[in-house]
Amino acid sequence: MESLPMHNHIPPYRDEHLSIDYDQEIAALDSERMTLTRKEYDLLALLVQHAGEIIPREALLMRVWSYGSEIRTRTLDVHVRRLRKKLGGYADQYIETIFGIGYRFQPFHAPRFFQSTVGKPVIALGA
Amino acid sequence: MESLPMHNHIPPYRDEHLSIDYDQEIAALDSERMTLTRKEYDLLALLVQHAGEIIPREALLMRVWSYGSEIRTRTLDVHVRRLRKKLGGYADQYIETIFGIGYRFQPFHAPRFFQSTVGKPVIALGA
DNA sequence: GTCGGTTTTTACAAAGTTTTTACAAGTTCG
DNA sequence: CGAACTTGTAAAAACTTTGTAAAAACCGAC
Repeated sequence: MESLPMHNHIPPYRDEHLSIDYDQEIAALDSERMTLTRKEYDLLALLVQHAGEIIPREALLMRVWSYGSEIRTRTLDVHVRRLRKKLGGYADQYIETIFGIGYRFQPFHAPRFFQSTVGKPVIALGA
Repeated sequence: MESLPMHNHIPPYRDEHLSIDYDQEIAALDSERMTLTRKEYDLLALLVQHAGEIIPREALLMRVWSYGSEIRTRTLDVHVRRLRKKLGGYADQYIETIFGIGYRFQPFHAPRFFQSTVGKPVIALGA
């Protein structure tokens, strides 16, 4: 009867506190719906879809903002900050800063030994 | 599948305050019949028939006005406003604005989040 | 053609979102 | 330590979308 814009189905994410339904574009933290702006959602979705992987700043700027590598901006940092704020106390658990490279989302109970980037995947996110 | 629909009967909508009989094209608020113009009714009916789903502006303009995506108009906003006015105090409960995307009708006691059930909940973006 | 109601446009106002700015704080490595 | 560089942050600016009132345009019935 009706067809509203459909994306290809990506299985929802869920851990102890956070869940994301990519089809409906809903994120919920401890069963409360998060109200995210578009950019905030896009950023979170990209990070979570690559949970455990480091995503370089450049890749984030490219994918979420369609910025080329020549653009200098702090908007990514600002958005990460706002996302962290909305993730409340779990923020540091979830969104890691990889100094000099980018960010990484970690599922809630991800085993974390020490912060080393050695041997961890740094993904490229081809166009 | 189903039997071939000659007249497709759409089951009436009803919640604590609002009811709509699609066959007779009658809407009632707290048992009082609402006097809606054609466009107002079409808009309300479309929204209510997709209760819980976000309907993008474009889809509304396409379905109710037969406008293509190139047309720039504020008539949708004006109609939403008039609908809200006729929904009285329940307006904000019923018709949500999803910033940058469109509108969503929520049944009166709508569950707020997607949880276990496969319902038809929706986005959180905007607002 | 005129009337009464409906719909659309116009022209801003208001609200929401994103980006920039300017600097503080943190990290790396000599 | 300290210079060079990266990230964090608050606040302002810039930008975008939605809300609203009023006027204009439209339309069918008389």
